[in-house]
Amino acid sequence: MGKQMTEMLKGTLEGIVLAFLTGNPAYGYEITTWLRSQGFTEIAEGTVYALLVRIEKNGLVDVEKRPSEKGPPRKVYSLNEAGQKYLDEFWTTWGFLAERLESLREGN
Amino acid sequence: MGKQMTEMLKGTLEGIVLAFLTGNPAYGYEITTWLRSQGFTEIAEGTVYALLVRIEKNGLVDVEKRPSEKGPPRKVYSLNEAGQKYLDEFWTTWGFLAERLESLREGN
DNA sequence: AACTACTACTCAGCGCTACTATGTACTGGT
DNA sequence: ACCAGTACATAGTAGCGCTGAGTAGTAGTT
Repeated sequence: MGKQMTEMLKGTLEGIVLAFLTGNPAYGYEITTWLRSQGFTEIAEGTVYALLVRIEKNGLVDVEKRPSEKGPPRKVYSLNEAGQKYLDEFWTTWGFLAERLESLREGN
Repeated sequence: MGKQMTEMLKGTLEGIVLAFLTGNPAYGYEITTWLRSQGFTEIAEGTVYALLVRIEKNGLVDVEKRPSEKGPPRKVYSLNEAGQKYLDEFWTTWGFLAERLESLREGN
């Protein structure tokens, strides 16, 4: 992964995953696959699982274990109320930053 | 500073400063003041100086020492060719990420 | 039965960046 | 003398994504 992208994902990857989870419960492997399909081809599996552990620990998601047809049981994550609130704050922060950067890109 | 903003600035603050430096040589204190005026009110002085040390070490800027009317001498940073190229890559990376996030915000 | 591939999750250790907290030093006003 | 403003520096900390490796279950092939 490019170094710039790695650094830029800090803080944003979490928001991306939470946004994906909105009204769309999913499990780790599924999320990784989806990220890759979105162009984040080099995101490491370990990164996603670590992120999921973190947001669970922070109480942003609810978890349910479900058997899988092929492979070990899945841990299905769904956004809860705290997660939704946190995601709202994420969009506010992102909005501010994106606005500043766009105005910079167009030469103030 | 909000935790989300702190994390999101990783990778982007560098780009913000380099963009500011485009055709506009500046010194640390000046950059800090400008950042605050742009709404980044809580960015620590130490953060900016550390960043400047880093981009100098990475050869992205040229430095010139100039006496100040009020206070210690200033270190004036200007973007060099390597810095311009690095900034171009930054905008590419940012563009990709911003596009993904905007499409997520509008519900895919 | 042994193999390969895909599915699915876990974890220790590392590198990088921003923050905290503090210190140094020069100028000018009271 | 004292304080505010200007200007730069740095050691230590926290947090996040990456690396690299491992564990396990299912299914198809040989």
